[in-house]
Amino acid sequence: MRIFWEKGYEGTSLKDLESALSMKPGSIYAAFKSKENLFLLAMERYFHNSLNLLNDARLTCESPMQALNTMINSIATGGSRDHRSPPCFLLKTVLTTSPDNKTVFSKARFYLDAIRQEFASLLREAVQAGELDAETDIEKLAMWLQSQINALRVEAQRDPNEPRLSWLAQEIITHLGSFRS
Amino acid sequence: MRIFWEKGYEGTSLKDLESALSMKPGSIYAAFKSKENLFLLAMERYFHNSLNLLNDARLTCESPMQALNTMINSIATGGSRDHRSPPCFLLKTVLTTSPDNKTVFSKARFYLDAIRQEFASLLREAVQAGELDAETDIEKLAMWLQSQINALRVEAQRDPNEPRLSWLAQEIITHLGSFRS
DNA sequence: GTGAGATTTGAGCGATTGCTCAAGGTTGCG
DNA sequence: CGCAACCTTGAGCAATCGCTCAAATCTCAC
Repeated sequence: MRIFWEKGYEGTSLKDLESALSMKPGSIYAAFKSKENLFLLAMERYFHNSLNLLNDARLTCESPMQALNTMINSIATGGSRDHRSPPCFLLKTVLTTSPDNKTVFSKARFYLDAIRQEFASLLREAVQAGELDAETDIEKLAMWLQSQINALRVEAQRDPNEPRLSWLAQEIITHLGSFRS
Repeated sequence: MRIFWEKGYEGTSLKDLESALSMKPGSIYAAFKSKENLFLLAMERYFHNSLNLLNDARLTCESPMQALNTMINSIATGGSRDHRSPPCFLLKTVLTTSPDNKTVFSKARFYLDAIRQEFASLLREAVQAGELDAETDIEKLAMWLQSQINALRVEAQRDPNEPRLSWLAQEIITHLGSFRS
């Protein structure tokens, strides 16, 4: 997953996978039937990881909006210590792979949609908790939120300057707060 | 440029370039010395096109902020008629090409920085015209603006749903307006 | 220890990659 | 027209691509 995430589908060669998996080509094709299929599995794993991260944040924090705040801030501050992850694997896939590889392309879009739905239900919870205006257009706000998070992660890769990123994150949170009832 | 823009560096083969340029490999290598060099030229052309678009908008509109508004809205409404362009070539390049291809990678970053500087000077002009608060942190706002525009263009590729995109564009413009003096 | 079944191995497949260069075409000047 | 200077051509190079498969190796019940 990591290799595909960093280098993309076409940028990753079988040699890369061999050394990353410590497997010879034969074993790779016995375990996963093709490079494409392995890529699809990597996306699936990434997808579930993302959902887990979101759920963990929700369970750790007291309110849905607080969960979002800490999530957004953790992107800005680098998340996992010194090793900063590339931007969203699914986003990179949608942007990178030519749409004539329909299997990969549409699966990436599907997962992105699913994550957006997860954001939506978190926002709905926030409405119920009175943290957001009851008349908020959840669908639109979820889309907005997802695109903002993606933009932040992209910016974090372009220039991992902590204060700037934190300011950006704060802008997102503040703007999100402006929908508060 | 178009081919590289759509399919990325590694996703574009010499065959693609041959048919796009209507040139045989020999001529391609006589005119541009390598695939990498041709890619760099494509990026340079894209960069200058972008600057021209920005300057044209500025000259057509009455004020700097109006120029920004029309630019942002034109991204949402599809810009050039029916054919929607992929997201920013430079952004895609930074996200796609592995950083071990340092020439390509750093040149893409350089151009992105240069465009951000162009945004910054447009914003400075807006301050002088009294359209923005004199105490605005131009550098930060330029970064914010660029990341917002990129996010909008990415979203436009993910789902080219006009009303949604226009709403997104309006959010950007409104938020930009909140910096008004 | 032995043999059957499962797994791993890596040489090497045909195809494609980015790229080269001798050969042939074109152009413009006298 | 002849000749020199340029440009285009495309077969084909070495390297790499994703991938296969017979043979070697491992695993484990008896």
